[in-house]
Amino acid sequence: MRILVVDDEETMAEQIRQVLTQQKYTIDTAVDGEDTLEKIFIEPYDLVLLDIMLPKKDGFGVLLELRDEKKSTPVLMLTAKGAIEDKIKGLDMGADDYLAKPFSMEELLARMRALLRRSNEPVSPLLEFDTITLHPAKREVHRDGQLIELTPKEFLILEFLLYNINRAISRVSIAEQVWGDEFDPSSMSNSIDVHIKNLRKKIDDSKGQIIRTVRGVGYMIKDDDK
Amino acid sequence: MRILVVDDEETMAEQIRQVLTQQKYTIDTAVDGEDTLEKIFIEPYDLVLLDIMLPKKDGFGVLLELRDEKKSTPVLMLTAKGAIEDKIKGLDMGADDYLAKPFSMEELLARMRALLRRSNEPVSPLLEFDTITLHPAKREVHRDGQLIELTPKEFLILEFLLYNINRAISRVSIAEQVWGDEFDPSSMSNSIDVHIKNLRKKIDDSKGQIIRTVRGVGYMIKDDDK
DNA sequence: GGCAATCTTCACCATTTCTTCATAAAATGG
DNA sequence: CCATTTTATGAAGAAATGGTGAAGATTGCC
Repeated sequence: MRILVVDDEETMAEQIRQVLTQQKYTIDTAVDGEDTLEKIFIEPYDLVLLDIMLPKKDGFGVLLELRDEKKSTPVLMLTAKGAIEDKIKGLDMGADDYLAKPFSMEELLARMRALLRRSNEPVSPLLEFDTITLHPAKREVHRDGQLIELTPKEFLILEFLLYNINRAISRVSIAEQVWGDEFDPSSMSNSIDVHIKNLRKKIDDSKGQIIRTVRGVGYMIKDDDK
Repeated sequence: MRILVVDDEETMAEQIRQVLTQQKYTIDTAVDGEDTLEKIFIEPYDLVLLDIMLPKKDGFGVLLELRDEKKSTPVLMLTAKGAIEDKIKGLDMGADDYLAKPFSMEELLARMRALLRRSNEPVSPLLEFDTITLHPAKREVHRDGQLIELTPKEFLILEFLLYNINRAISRVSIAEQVWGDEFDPSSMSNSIDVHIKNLRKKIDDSKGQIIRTVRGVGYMIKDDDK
């Protein structure tokens, strides 16, 4: 779990960092508002602990911009002010929870857990074609609701083809996508062809061919209706 | 929006009722724990405002039963106690937020809005699968109500897998989550595998395998019914 | 310091998965 | 219809992967 801790008071930031590290969270820190936004846009965090009083751009500013950009990263606001107005402002602006300083580390952890639990939506996209469905997150493929067991390479190839329905995909593309770094164009004889063969054996339903050959290029999954 | 207001102090309940009605919420009230549960099971609410101190069955009891029954209605706890322990207890048991009395109506409204905004996300007080339950706060795992002793690493791995039910989790993800900073991809031979082996020995019940291997990826806890 | 619990490493095995290769089959263009 | 190029296929050996027991390393604690 990646947590971004934003606080310009070094003592506080360091204290939080220690506790969270001990709890096995992965921590990044930011010291002002602009820094915070930059970091969030560069890579995703599972949670942001956001102090309100910050240099450059305060916590509310950060929050506003975040929500304007439709980022839904959970935000737990920290503030020393303690004024009710702050709480309201924070929550209405899209903070997910609020914690007044001073707080106990235990309480911080409890709230973090509550937030992380909540944000953990099992929304997994689904690739479909004909009677075939592929769940990337579950690493599962079904045909007519029936689970089909694929090997890792087969799965990756099918996933790639399904991402590119109606597009002819070259062997080189497949290789780059599936083999990544350890792809060496000089070696690798006809490995892809063999995987395709095996894939077809598993997923091609009796009626028609799902994976088609594009002579001189590679393969493709095509939707005839279009 | 249907709101259930649970408070045995009539003045408070009436005050809340007035404000919420004015805000165009639809209000129901309950005066004790049993009454509350009955009402929730009869028809769904979008939010429950739950006082902790109640006749018949207190707020915690209500909450526990609710979450046991897998009801995910958002709950905003109200409490006069104000002790930090209460806050933690409430949040870890599956309350979504809490508010210490006395509070201003404005603050109540703000928190309600925040909760309603993110509602319809299931909030589980504890992580469950099959006959296994894991309490993040208590650091306890039970199988069939029986306490199972896990080592720290085992606990963290299981917790992570339970947070990600129906998702294939890579070894790298597990390592990042469980080992955090001191995770070094180059070292760490097959430590994860060994922990998984030991975990399985402890939690896998005779019938079936709880932690499954996803070859080429990592591990996953899967719910077959979906 | 020594003990016990926990964690990590290592070696080995069983399997699965991947690649290679030789050959067959199919498509293409004249 | 033939020659050539491209793809399909079966089989076998190579490589990778995961499970496991046990030994050593590390940690925290008395």
